[in-house]
Amino acid sequence: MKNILIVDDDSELRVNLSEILSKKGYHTDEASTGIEAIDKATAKKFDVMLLDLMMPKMSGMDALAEIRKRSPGTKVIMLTAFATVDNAVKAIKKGASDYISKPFKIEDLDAIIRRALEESRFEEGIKKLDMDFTLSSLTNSIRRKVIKLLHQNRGLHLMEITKALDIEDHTKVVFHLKNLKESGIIEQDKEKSYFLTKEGEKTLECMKILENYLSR
Amino acid sequence: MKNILIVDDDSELRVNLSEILSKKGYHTDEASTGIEAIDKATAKKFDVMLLDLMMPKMSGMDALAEIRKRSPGTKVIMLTAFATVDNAVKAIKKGASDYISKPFKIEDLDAIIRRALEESRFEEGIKKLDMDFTLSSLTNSIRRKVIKLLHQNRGLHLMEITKALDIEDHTKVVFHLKNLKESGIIEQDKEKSYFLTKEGEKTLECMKILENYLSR
DNA sequence: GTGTTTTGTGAAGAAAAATTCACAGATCGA
DNA sequence: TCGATCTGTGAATTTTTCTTCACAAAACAC
Repeated sequence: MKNILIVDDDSELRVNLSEILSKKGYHTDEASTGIEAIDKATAKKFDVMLLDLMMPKMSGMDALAEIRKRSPGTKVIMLTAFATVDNAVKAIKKGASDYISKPFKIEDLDAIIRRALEESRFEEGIKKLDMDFTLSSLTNSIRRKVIKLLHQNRGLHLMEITKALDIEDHTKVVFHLKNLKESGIIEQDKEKSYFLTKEGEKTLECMKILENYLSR
Repeated sequence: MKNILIVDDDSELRVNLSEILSKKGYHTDEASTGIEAIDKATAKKFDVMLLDLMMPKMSGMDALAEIRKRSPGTKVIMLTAFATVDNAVKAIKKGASDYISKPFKIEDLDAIIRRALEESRFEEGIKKLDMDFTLSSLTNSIRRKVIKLLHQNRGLHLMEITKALDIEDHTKVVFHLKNLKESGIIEQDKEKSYFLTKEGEKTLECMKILENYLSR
């Protein structure tokens, strides 16, 4: 069950929200100040925190900064009675997941919570298998070159690839082609010429993104 | 001199803005559509892009996504005639640096541009990463987990990491930590606790990009 | 101090990845 | 048909990567 911490100085709102979210299947806790929120979040792992922007003593914005530092895994959704673009921009840049103005429809809030949970699920890294496969294709520089080559000229024969890469032993190329074939990155037509699959194009795209990112 | 690309379908605004910013000491270019912006940004490196949200054909939001992918170094500031909290949240989450509504005072825009440049100056300090190095760090799933872990909680000790990853033999973890240290992805302070370097954060960013891409 | 936990080293071995080589069927051009 | 080239297999070997283990200094707990 997912843990949600509700942080607001308005106790009525806290209790109401708590009840509604419990019915929706979440486990909820409450805090009435920024300090209390920080303490509770430090002591226990929350998946999501609903954080009021306007609170006496410590503002929600300051609390947000501290919480992002101490509990980076917790997704923070900001609540506010007076939504402004400026504050929204600031909050998101400080690491909030979303920003919703009070009063809100409970369905809207629920949708936002779901989205935040989706993000954290994503960050946990469920897509490990694909990742391993793709990365192990990309780690080898010969394979990277093959992928690029086949993207540039679709449908090359073994010896054409071998010569293009300036490799003496063609069986070395065969080894990597086999590897790429097994990963579903390339295929062969009946004329024995190799070409990228859809997956292959996607892998190439990954490579480009990485190169782009790394070359800065 | 810093390069700024002004993207808006309103040519009057482009010309005005271009003139004002030139006087302020920036070098400016113009684009009237999202497609043109993407092309220009791909061809030449811009430090900052001013991107209108509402444009015919490709929306600024879609252009933003594409530009973040292709030119991750360029800071994007969104302009819009109708500022809404929702759009601001969306834009910032997609990687925009800021969000300003038209009409704006030129001093405000200048302040925002300066802030964006400040951000990129900070990011410039990061060393370029080598593809082979980065990929070989990422291929191993233990190392990937360590990177994620150290991103979430900055400054962990050996045994904390070992327990968090649920590994019996701590020397196995030592092996991978050493590897990461040699690649410049993590460092250790005098209290022996490990944390990500700037390059490490960047590597994590790569990982996220890949995951993001692969999970679609 | 004395035992315990933490943080590591370095060597040995296992496992995985990559290379090299001997060989062979298929195909192509004459 | 005959030699040459292309395409590939499978086994042996090397190289790289990862794991395991024995051991030890340093910090910490009592």
